[in-house]
Amino acid sequence: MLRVSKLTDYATVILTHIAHQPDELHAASDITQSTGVALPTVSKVLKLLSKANILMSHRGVKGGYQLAKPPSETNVAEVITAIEGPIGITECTTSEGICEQESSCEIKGNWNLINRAVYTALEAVTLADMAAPVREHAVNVAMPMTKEMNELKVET
Amino acid sequence: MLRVSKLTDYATVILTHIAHQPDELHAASDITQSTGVALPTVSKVLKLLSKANILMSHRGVKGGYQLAKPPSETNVAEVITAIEGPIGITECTTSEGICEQESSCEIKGNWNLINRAVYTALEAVTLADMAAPVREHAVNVAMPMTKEMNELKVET
DNA sequence: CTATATAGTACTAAAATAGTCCTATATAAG
DNA sequence: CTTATATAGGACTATTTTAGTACTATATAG
Repeated sequence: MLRVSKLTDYATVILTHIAHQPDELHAASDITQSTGVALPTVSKVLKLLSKANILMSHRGVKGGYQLAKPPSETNVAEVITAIEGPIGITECTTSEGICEQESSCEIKGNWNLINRAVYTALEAVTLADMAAPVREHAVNVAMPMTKEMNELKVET
Repeated sequence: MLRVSKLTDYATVILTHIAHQPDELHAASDITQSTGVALPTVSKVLKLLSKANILMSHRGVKGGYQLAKPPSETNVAEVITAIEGPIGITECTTSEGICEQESSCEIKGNWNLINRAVYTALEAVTLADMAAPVREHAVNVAMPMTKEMNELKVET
């Protein structure tokens, strides 16, 4: 497993759709039609994204949603966080004090490193990459990853 | 979120414990005492790991479990897979035909790349790394990651 | 033969996720 | 100023997944 929730998956589909016309306003009903995701679900996702400042909303007649920032400035890690809350591979990564063994845990530090590596991979992919065909962003994934990982080496 | 299950977390704790004495047999009851994880849970985890050939089991009096391979030859991705099944960030990564939009999905390829990047990060960390203090394996995470990511670039 | 330990399987309980619905509020247009 | 339309926010329900338990079968050291 190690899976992103369905809502997050929808979120990326919806955001990718919006990213194709970043300057237009997209109403929830329009997005339902273009993406095939049920309206109440679309609506829920849009609200969450808007709350996280990934989308801007406009109320009233002819209202709708648009990107709050250029596609290249929103990454997948942000989207996941907006829908699911803080990314943490293990429980103790996001919330301390839950695990009884925490104080004596020998491997916590190692999980933190793994978590960081995963986060970096997700952070490296932006909406612009998602909207573009596959081959484009393989490079983008590779480059920042390498740099980040080397910082990790120094850090510890 | 994007979280590994508690059972997987227990699995790493248990495996790390066993990895410290790779040549001894460890009974489920011993492991309960050393790790603080409840016996039925320990038992369940051990069975799953043994089924996945990460552990070897010996039945009967003085039976127990030991590592099937040297600590450096079992990685975190294998452990996750043993407990939770195939790693896939999105549903369509592990099982095809579930998503109705699959044929027209524009971003499937991008999710596959992200998934691969995450998998590589997990694959790079072995039990030997988990058993060692933190600073050791930061290097191990960094190195194979870089190489793998560059292969991705070529591949697409 | 017997005590002990794993193997396998089925079941129950709890928690997280997904999805729905309803009411309030903002705004463009007549 | 009124109305139709669209988002905001929250509460609620159903479903699915995960965690944990229990029981029976099988292997083995002494």
